Amino acid sequence: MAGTANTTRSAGPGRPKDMEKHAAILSAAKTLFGERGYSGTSMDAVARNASVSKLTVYSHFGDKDKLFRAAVRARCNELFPENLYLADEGTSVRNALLTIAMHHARLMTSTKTIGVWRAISSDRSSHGPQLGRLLWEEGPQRVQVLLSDFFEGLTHRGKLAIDDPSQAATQFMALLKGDLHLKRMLGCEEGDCSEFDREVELNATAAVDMFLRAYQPNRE
Amino acid sequence: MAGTANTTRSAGPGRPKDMEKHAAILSAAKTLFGERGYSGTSMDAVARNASVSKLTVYSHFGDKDKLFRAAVRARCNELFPENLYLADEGTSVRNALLTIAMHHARLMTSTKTIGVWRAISSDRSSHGPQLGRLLWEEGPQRVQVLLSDFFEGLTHRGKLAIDDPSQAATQFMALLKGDLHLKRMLGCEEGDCSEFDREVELNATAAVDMFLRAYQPNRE
DNA sequence: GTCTATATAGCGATAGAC
DNA sequence: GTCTATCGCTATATAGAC
Repeated sequence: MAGTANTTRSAGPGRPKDMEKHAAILSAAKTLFGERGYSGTSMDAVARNASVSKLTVYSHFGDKDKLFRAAVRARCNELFPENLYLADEGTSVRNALLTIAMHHARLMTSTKTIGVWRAISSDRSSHGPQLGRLLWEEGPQRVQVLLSDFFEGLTHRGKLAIDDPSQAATQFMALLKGDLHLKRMLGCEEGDCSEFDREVELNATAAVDMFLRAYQPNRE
Repeated sequence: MAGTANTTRSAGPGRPKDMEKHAAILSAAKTLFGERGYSGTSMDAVARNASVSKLTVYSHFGDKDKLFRAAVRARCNELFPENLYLADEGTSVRNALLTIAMHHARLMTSTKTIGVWRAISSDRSSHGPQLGRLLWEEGPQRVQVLLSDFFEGLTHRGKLAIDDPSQAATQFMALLKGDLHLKRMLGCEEGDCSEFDREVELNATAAVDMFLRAYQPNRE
């Protein structure tokens, strides 16, 4: 596999052959940085994993820090595609919350997402706190705002009784994470075993139930 | 400071002089590993930060991995001292929960705790997943069990209405973390500014309120 | 037991050949 | 544009002096 370097040189003036290797390097960088962190990932390992030479990596991305940021940005654009379709008028509140919960629970505990958090939280001496803040604002912050607006709308329509929608959104996401997020961050659970997936779904259901018990309007 | 190496050789047969330097090395290791991770921390940096030579570090701890594990274990024994005194009969449930909430919210978002999680979650190629599992079982797992028993007792006494105490304990801890834990892990908030402490307390109060709205017995 | 000086290996980044 | 071979630097770990 990946042995015969079939370079399809098809009518390219300047550099029409980069894309394959560019994608291969980026894919290897996303995987390795997510698994081993910044300091734990060497440029040789990236090049070897992408089946290209090390200078090709430096040719496409000028620096290790540039490669790291490119890999992080690529993972973010890949992971947060705004797939959350809120405010479905036809279904019940509980079903709407369950849909969102399942989606985000799986997203937050996925190997790729955990890899991004792990890469950013590890040794921040290299790239500074700017990247962490950027990642926070691009990822959970946006989801939190969307959820907050969703809850505010439901409250105005009498479906929920929430005083502070922003705070409730944070609580909802925290309940979805539960202990599964930290367990994955620490590496207690390996791979994508079906047992863990089942645990994620059960936790998401319990989160919705508890959230509704606290914020459904038919009390007080 | 720490310039005059006052070696108090007082009636020691084998090695009565280690303790000071042992503690200094361990302290430096705890700080540096927590700040810069495993790969980001060099043995030279540890030795220099402890004001000892590098060979002294290797003499006390045989290996970098041994030093890392020793530092992690020391931090755990320092951070989880079983200071949570549950089941106070005299006070109200809300006050009891608030006491626990404040204590654990501050503990979970402290610089030292975050440093341990960060060190373990970063590049786990070196020390494998065993350390992460051990840390999980020694830390949050024990707290979760204690909280679960606490909630079960309150339910039997009619103070709370909880079907699954273990799940409720996980939810309570998740609410306490909120988004502050991840924000600290990513490095968005620096140092121990009072503004962040205020935010931690507000979040803990909100967590207790929401928890009580979901699990107080006077409904249904 | 502790320090200065050093061996060995790996990393990031580059020069020259094709 | 890409690869092989290499420089400069740093890191882990160790040998010998006090």
